[in-house]
Amino acid sequence: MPDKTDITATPRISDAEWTVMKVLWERGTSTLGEVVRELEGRLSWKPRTVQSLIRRLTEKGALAVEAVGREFRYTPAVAQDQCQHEESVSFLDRVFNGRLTPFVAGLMEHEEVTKDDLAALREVLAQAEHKLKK
Amino acid sequence: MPDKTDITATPRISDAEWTVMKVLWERGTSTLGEVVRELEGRLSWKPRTVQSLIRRLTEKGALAVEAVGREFRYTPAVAQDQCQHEESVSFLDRVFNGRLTPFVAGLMEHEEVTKDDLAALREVLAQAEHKLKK
DNA sequence: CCATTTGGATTACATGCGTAATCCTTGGAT
DNA sequence: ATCCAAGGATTACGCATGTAATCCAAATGG
Repeated sequence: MPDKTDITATPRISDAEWTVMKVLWERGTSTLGEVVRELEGRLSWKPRTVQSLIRRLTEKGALAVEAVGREFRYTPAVAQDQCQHEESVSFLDRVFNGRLTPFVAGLMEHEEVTKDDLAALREVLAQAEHKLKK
Repeated sequence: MPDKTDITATPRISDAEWTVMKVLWERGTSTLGEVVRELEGRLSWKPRTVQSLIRRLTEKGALAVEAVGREFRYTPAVAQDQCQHEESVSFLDRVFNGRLTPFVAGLMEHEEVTKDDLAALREVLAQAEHKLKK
């Protein structure tokens, strides 16, 4: 029987690496140059910096590599929502002892939430309640 | 005029340091020994490890020190909810491009939320809506 | 054909972090 | 009076991270 604790394990992704992964998840697959051009303007990273991050992500198994001509194409090897979920749980544990409500309440108190957010949240809540009741 | 961007700046607190800060926030103020005894059982940190973390937190201004006899008492010098808020914003930016709703939705999908959570969230939502309308 | 650009491979390098160990002093237990 | 434990000060040490630079080969523009 496979180890339950490992089923969902994704590699640990650092701050800077998240920036790169988000580009790749959005584009599906990219070469180094594509990522560099996508990021320039937004960030002032040198191309070698992006390359380093991509290399580390490849080493830790977050990206798959495929040679295309003399270049490589990089493709996410881990699902975005899974990585997000693991980060979410670890963040909530670390900062809020795993409690979601104080987190949301804190954001609201600091006026970080718009009317639209509230509507969307209400919708999400309703669906969750529906699912629980079922 | 003070720099607006600095008004709310709190020191960056690492994973392990959060564990210590949470003890201090809860107890209000403590000596090294008190923190060590509070943590033993839960963690297998050596006393010197706790001391290192406390020292670093003091150096970065997260704790205030006061000599009491030949010992020190350590007291949080930053507010918990402020640190939590900064972590929250930086987490949301990094992982969810600042969007709260996908974060909450993700947790719900993974069944991470209980009935009680839902009720509490609903309450928080209602209050936020009330405040916005005002 | 030659210079420039691009990308891979290798190397760098300061900081921060997790996790202590050592050394020394002093107050308390025996 | 002595010895131990607790706590401060200093030091350690490997790994991760942010941020590249160097070196080299191939493709591309002129």
